[in-house]
Amino acid sequence: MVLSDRKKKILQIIIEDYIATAEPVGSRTIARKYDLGISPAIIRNEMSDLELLGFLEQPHTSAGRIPSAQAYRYYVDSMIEPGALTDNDRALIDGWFHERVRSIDDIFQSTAKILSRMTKNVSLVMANRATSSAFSYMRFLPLDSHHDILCIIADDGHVDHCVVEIPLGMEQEEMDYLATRISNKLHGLHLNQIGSGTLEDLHDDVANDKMLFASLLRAIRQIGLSHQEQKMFLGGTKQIFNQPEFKDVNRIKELLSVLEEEKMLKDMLQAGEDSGLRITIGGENKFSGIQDCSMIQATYRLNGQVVGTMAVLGPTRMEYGKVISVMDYLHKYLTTIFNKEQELK
Amino acid sequence: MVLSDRKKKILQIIIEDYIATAEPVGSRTIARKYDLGISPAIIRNEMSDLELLGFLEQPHTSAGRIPSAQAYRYYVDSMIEPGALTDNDRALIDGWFHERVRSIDDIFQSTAKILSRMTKNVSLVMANRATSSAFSYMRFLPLDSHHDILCIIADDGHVDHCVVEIPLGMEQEEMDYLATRISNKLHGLHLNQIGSGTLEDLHDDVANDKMLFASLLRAIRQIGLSHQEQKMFLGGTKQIFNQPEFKDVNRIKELLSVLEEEKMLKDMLQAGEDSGLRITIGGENKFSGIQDCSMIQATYRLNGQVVGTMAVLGPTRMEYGKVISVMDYLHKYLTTIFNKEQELK
DNA sequence: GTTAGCACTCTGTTTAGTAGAGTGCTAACA
DNA sequence: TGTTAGCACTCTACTAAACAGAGTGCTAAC
Repeated sequence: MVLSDRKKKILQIIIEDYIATAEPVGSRTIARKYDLGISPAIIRNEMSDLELLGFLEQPHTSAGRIPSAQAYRYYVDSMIEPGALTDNDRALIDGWFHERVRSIDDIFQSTAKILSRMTKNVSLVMANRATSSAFSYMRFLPLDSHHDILCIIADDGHVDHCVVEIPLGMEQEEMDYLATRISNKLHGLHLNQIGSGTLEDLHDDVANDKMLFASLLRAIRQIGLSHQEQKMFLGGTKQIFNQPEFKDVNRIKELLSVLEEEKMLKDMLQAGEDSGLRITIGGENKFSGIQDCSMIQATYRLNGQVVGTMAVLGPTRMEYGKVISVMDYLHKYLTTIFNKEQELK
Repeated sequence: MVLSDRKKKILQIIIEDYIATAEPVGSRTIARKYDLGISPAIIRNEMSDLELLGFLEQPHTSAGRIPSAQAYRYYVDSMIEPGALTDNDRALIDGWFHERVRSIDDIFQSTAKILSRMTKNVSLVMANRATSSAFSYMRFLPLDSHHDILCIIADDGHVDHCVVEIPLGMEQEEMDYLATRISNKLHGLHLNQIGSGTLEDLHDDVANDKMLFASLLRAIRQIGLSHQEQKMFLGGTKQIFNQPEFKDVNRIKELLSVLEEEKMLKDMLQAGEDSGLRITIGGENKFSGIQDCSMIQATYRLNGQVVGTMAVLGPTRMEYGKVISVMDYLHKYLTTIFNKEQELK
């Protein structure tokens, strides 16, 4: 669709004014606030055209106009310029990132926190563990006379552990030997590849004790499962209280219900993993409950593999430019961190 | 304070009706709903007396009356009977508890969830790790050519781990030897007893490598710290949306702000650890922001040591009886679990 | 001590009226 | 043909008045 420069300018003003104020924008307001050199009347005419073209909507006859989903789409596709972060913002992010980063999970958690704080919206960060870590080896650590701790070490430094019962009469040396044999079998397998099939093979090795075998099977499978599941980090669910769109308690309840459906969130984020940056506006979103929301999502990869996905979810009236530049900055940050992690090996 | 039986009865009806409906209770309503065999007029007189005595309050002249904080206090002190849970409730709790319990943290998390679901209020569960676990031993597990994973095993089966850098030229055997020596030094110490003082002693043993020493020191101290801190589990922050007291967004915001102050929550719960069951009503609470809320708190111990604390936080209009019986049931449940844990050793 | 009756008070809701903001249309102007 | 000024019209948000409903307190009678 081709719009005259003047229409484009007016549309942009309306969108940005509405994003900033959350109030419908009227022709006189535009003429007063922005020096376009044209009268309110002509702005009215242009606005009327833009409404016919589907870019604007009127809440009621005598309110100003608000951008339609189509307008936001046009805005992000052909008007927005990435725009760098201010030094202040960048300093804030750097500060928050260095606050406390001990494990990989901490990194994701920090990312979620920063994302929500910077954008004043809900943030979602999904860590795709399955593809990022492989089984390295396992080890039994003695706990007490009847129990060992089974530690499973992944090649990315992730450690999982659980308590297992030692079969009666079994010596610690035998347990260690067992760990070595199982480790050899599973070494290098991605954790989500460890299914019941892989474990059946082990049966012969451990056949001398059915009970131990059963509990090991359960433990390894459970750990495998917990790695298959992507892990989800949420941030800023409190931020939305400040958005005028959510001044109604019921709307908040609705959104929070959606955010509790972890399964759905994962599907949602996974659906957008192909493209680097995905912006879903209003009704474009297939999932009910957030169809008057927009989502901006970015995927980060390492060697072509999807490592994780981050997203910002908020009202369609969202600071698209700001969100994108924050994500961009975080993206670079994370890529650096993950690359460094890998170089260390 | 001595009240006539009739006054007592009327007060109880008002409290329980208000708890159930959240609406001020009027004399006619009482006469209609409850068959007391007396007319509204006499109920009015009694209510007038009760107001003078400080048990009732009038939101305005022509509304009914609502219980004062003093009334709730009287109610929980001398009217309430513990009351057993319904079979249905008990079955629900049992079911939720068996859903997924893998680690100690899971138990606390489940407790929080159950508590909030059963009481429709916010629940807080504080796990007092410091007193419940002692250092057992540590071990280095190889990760890659430059890094080991330091595992610290506590006697209750808790495992902490972090990545440490291997000093240039140091062999794995030396690392193992080091682990043994440090383990011997720290064995049996409660994790919160491991301060910088304890670690200074180690210096001689590890003096041959300053860098490793520094990073070990940091790791152990950090793990010690994370154990010193009690861990807090929250449940049901979404439940409060259904309480009429929180139909105002600002009140929700206020409460959520309080719940974010983890430090304050810990102080709050710790303050009530002495008594077995503590009920704090309205203004009795010292902490601002929740002075129109009530809190019911129970502490569970093992061999005299405080293992944890659970609490329900909600509007003063709270189902005190129900909350207490749920807590009672959970208390027994947890005691059984913890005792079994200990027997195993 | 208990009850019925009644005037009084306060809230929440409905109704009417008004100011404010914005639009759409028309006619005039460059 | 594009632009502007003027004006009638529409819709909302706010305010004030009116009114029904619920509850109380008081008095007088049982």
